[in-house]
Amino acid sequence: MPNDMNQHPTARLMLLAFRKFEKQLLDELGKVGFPDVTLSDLNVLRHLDPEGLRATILAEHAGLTKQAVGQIAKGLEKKAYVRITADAEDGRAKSIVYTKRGRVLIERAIHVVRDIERHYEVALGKHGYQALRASLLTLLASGDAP
Amino acid sequence: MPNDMNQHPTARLMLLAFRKFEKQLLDELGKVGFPDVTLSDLNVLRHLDPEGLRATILAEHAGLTKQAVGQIAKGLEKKAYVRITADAEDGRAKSIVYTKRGRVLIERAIHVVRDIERHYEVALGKHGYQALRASLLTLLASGDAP
DNA sequence: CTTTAATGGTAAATATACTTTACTATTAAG
DNA sequence: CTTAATAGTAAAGTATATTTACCATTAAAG
Repeated sequence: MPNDMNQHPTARLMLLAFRKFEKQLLDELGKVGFPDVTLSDLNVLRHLDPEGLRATILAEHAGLTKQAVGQIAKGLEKKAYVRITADAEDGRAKSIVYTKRGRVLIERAIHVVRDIERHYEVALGKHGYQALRASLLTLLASGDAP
Repeated sequence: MPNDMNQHPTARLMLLAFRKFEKQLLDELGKVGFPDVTLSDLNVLRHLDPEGLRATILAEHAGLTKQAVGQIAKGLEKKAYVRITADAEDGRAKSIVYTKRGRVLIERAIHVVRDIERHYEVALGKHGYQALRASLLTLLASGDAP
């Protein structure tokens, strides 16, 4: 609907595109039986592996503090997407493992993300889509110093 | 530092690039005397014009609810970037006008954003940069239906 | 005119997604 | 064994909004 999009700073376009993606993903997951999941949940879940991961490792992978991961993991446990168990090898550590429901969610989410990205490819062309990813990666890698 | 960036979904790359931009912009504004401004502040401020704008209009332009704009405007008033005055033509309405300090901030911010975007151009090439913007606009305009 | 509906705005509570500060428990290193 | 590092927790705070509910004023309908 807004036709004045082109006057937005590039960074805001990125934010808006991200939010659109977020909405599409969560809407779609809501429709297939996962109405209670958030994007942060997914951003943590997608780093889990079948053997279970420690919160600290998870925090590094997800780019969050361990406290944030602790909170999200607690929420995921309440929603029955993960189990939090004591680590066998380290009495301080805990292992976060997905439940069956959690595994199904991850698979679904990956699928939906892939679908959305395929739509990106259709909209931009395969080459255009790869160029978009490459450009974003370049900007993320480029030095911060002004 | 992270070398596994390429495994992130495209939308997350957008979010990360946005956050990097946000940090650069706010850091730079902090250095030149505006340490108390937030990105939301700027997103509201940049829509103001010299004659003043009503909150509802501002909300539409900024893509926010009028309540959100009300809160942000109140904050901007406290920081002396805007004045909020009763509208002469409509007893319900209020007009939001920038102060001198507000005008200076806007100019500075626009300048810094332009600088950052010039760095984008350097990193991606002029053509690559335009392609990035065009791609984002295409994704934002494309239909939501799955 | 006057009743009603729409509009401009405010208030308060809630939500999300974190961070900061401060702490405990456990393990590892000396 | 004592100290330092590491894994995690707890509580509060920050930022950025939204939802729900409301009031005041203006515009429209009769």
